[in-house]
Amino acid sequence: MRVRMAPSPTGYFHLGSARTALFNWLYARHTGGKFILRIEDTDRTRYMPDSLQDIMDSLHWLGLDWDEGPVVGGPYGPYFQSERLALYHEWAERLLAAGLAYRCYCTEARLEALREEQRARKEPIIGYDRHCRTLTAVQRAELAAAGAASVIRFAMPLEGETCFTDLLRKIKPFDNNQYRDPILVKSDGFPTYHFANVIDDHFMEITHILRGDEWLSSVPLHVNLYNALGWEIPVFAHLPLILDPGGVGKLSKRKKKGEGDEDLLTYIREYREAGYLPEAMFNFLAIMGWAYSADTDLFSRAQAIARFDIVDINPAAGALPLSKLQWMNGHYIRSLAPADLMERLLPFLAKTLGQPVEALRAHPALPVLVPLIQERLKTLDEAASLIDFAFVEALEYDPQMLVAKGLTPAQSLAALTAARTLLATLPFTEEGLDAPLRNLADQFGVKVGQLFGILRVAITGKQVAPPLFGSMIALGREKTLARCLRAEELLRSL
RNA sequence: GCCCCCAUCGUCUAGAGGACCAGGACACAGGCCUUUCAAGCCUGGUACAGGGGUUCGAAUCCCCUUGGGGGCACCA
Repeated sequence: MRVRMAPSPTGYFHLGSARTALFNWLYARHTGGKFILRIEDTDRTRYMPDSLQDIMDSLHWLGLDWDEGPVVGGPYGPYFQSERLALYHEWAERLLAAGLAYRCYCTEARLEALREEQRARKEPIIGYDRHCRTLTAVQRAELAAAGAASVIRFAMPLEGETCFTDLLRKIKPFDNNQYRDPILVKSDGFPTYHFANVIDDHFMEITHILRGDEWLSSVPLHVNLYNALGWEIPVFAHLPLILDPGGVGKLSKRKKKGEGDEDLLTYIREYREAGYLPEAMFNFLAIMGWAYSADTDLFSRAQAIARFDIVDINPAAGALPLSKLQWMNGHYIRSLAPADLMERLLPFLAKTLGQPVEALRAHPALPVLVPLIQERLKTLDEAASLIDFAFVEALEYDPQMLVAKGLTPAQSLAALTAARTLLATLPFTEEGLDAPLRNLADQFGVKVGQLFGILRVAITGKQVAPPLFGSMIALGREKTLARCLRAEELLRSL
């Protein structure tokens, strides 16, 4: 089995592309076949220099390694279409010679005007009128002699229908007259997708084409091309599109707002930057349109490889289940070894806290804090806001937060002072702090929650924070006492 | 507008004629636990789009309707 992922370097690697790549990769790994990466860089007007690197980085990040393609090479190269122009021209000439293709001299302006006219007249079929298909030899010679720019078009059959099969769907025959002669080679000499794709898939001996559903309606063109070229037709499987979270519209078509008020992330790099784990993304991508089993959503790469099969893919387009990704990412974060999590957190913390990675890695508070926030994280970028209190000199917070619910400022102050006095003598360990502080609350006639709440604000400046004792231990006795003192001042000023 | 694809809880899905008064997960609601927030555990509600067939029997097959999606470029 030979499958391929054929992105065009016109933008960053998209979530939907990643899912397509994943299914291709899974199929190759499941069958022991080859996964090929081919770069379809035939549109020099939309070319984006960064995007090749982004595509490769994203695939690497997801763990989708390719057996042939950029960097690794392979026996069917080159793997950039821009380096295969001679091959396309050779076959275009053959089609021309066989009368299966023809040169078209129509200008883009004429084509545009034609479509506009057709739309105005509400014609059912919009597209090229095959004006140049019937040019006489003399006319052609004149046009060529005048140096008129031309494209090469494929001469689609004028009647009849084209049948093909798809592994996931029941396809009705398509009427050939529904199609207008497509361009094979553009006037700049570059091939169009349809042409380059067919040629490359053939010469790279691709056996299965797994690609997005948006290609389904162009299959008849491809089939006719394969036939004209006399080549064997590969197996098709058109993957369901991922719709935006609301379930309306193709995800790639628009950048919409997500469930909350946040921007909907559409590129793999954005998910990486937002603190999603590659393990979680891999798993998440796989459950959109495919299921490991009837009662499991969580599975490893190896498990997915073992079970994956094209025919099990659900053909129905579906909305992007973002809340499931959140949950799944949290799950994978929780399953990490704390040291591993800390290492992954470092770049995120460095960025937000404005400190060098090395300094953070050596910081004694981090190994204490990381296990405490591990089960509280949905994404890695949330960590900083949970533990920043341990990395800043002074806390900023509303003094009113120091007044415990049900207590007066004076009562809160008294409790805090007593706690601070006690803290000065206690060993800074979980066991050392726990019982004495609870007893103190009892002695004072305040609820444990009230006392701990006051301390939490004094220590972290927040009402929601990691567990109190761990936070104090991470801070250290000296800073803990200083912050209590500062909080007492604030309470007195109320 | 024309052509094509698709259709199970709010969402992602399991289901390939009887094992389904439809299973799992997320989300949601309630409860437990609890120093906040989480996590964890328990409980709960909600779905076969509608209508016709075929069949002893249909979520599963066929048709129509409706709904959603995609395509109709010198973009891929």
